[in-house]
Amino acid sequence: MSALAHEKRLEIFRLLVKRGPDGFAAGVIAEKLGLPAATLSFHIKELDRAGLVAARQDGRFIHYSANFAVMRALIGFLTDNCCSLAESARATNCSPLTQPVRRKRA
Amino acid sequence: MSALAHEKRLEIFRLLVKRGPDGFAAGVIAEKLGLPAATLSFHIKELDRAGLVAARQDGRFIHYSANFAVMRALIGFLTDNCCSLAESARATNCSPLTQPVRRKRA
DNA sequence: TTCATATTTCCATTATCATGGAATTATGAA
DNA sequence: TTCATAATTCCATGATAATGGAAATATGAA
Repeated sequence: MSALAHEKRLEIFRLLVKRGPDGFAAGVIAEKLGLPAATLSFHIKELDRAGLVAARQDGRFIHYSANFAVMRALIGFLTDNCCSLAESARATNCSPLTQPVRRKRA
Repeated sequence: MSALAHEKRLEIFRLLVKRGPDGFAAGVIAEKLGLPAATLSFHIKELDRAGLVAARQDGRFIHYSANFAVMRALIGFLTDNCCSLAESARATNCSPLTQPVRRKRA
């Protein structure tokens, strides 16, 4: 949850989401965002610990890509906490995004 | 985005979501979560800055309640960043929670 | 091997956040 | 007013996170 709290990490993650499954090599991310290699490595490790990105070795390069499943789980968690738990909030302006969301649908 | 990163703040927010529109007085929240008044005040101010809670004065009490609109905006933001932006991710396991979500539906 | 490059780890420094007692402010009651 | 209480602000202290150069590690190329 806190992995996306840092602005740089959010930038990294958004970049990878836009990129799709191929991902970017660490150095490319660092260059695109103007980060020193060590700093990028630090942040991407945080994202990795949170399971938000996946690493794939490709020769000397390590490609990082966004993990959509974990992202959806996070969204589901927030959705649950916004709507499903709020018994007394049913009558308020807390309408679900679309349908009521069950926890961790397959 | 980072306001919910802190565990105590997430607890506070969840408590308020479950409570609904009436909210709880600051002291009640502090007591329920076992937090000193100053600490609670610090965290709830963060939530307030993020727009995640609303404050309503009631005599000497200040009632805090969850702001569902901002919560939904946050979920919408995450949903957009998971699915809508990812052109190349369409073919991956990134399926929207239900229907494609348009930004900030009324 | 040797070299070049990609990435990470190390680590000292800095910055930011969190904590909570005490003082302060704000409000209603007596 | 005066008092009691709710809540915030102040502030010193401690904890955690971020930064990035330099060194170490890893991998493929020559």
